Amino acid sequence: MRLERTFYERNTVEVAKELLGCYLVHETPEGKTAGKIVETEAYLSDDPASHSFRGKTKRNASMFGPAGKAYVYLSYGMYRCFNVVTAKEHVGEAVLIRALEPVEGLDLMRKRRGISEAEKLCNGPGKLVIAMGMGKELDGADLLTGPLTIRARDSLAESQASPRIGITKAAELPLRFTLKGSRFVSRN
DNA sequence: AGAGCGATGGCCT
DNA sequence: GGCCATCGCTCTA
Repeated sequence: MRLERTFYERNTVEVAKELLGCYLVHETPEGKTAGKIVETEAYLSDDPASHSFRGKTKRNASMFGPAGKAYVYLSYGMYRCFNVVTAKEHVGEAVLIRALEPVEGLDLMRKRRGISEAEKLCNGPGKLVIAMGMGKELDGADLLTGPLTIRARDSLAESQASPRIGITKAAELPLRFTLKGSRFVSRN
């Protein structure tokens, strides 16, 4: 089952925790890939580390749109990162998807990534975007109706909170969530 | 295992 | 001009 709008349209930290164990699925002409979400980070509207902190711009416009859409941005000039937009429209909050456990389409992921080891296919936000074949055209895409979607988890997942990675502002806040014990997270 | 660093482009001051 | 919500290579141990 696809997650519904009401799932995303809630408190962003809750959504970040509950996305653990859910499945990110992308259907492309090349084939289908899917992975279990094992690592997320919450970015809030009053959060100096969030792209939305200084208000709406051309780049971050999707963050202010309706919940359940994608926010895809260019990072360090060469990688893209994928976020799920949360909270009410006009509130700039989102959840960064940082790592997946590959579940389906492993060979297609290997081809796209140029490596074979399953643990390294999707263990970082830039990596999983490449493995899943996601491009900038997905910025603003609706996860309820498009080729990119998230399916509900089949069982409750035990999460663990820790500080977010690769940021300098508000770096101490425990807004990173990992699936406890997973070998597919970006780091421990 | 861990530190250092270059690639590369959009956005902000 | 400087700063990044990154990655993978290289060097040192």
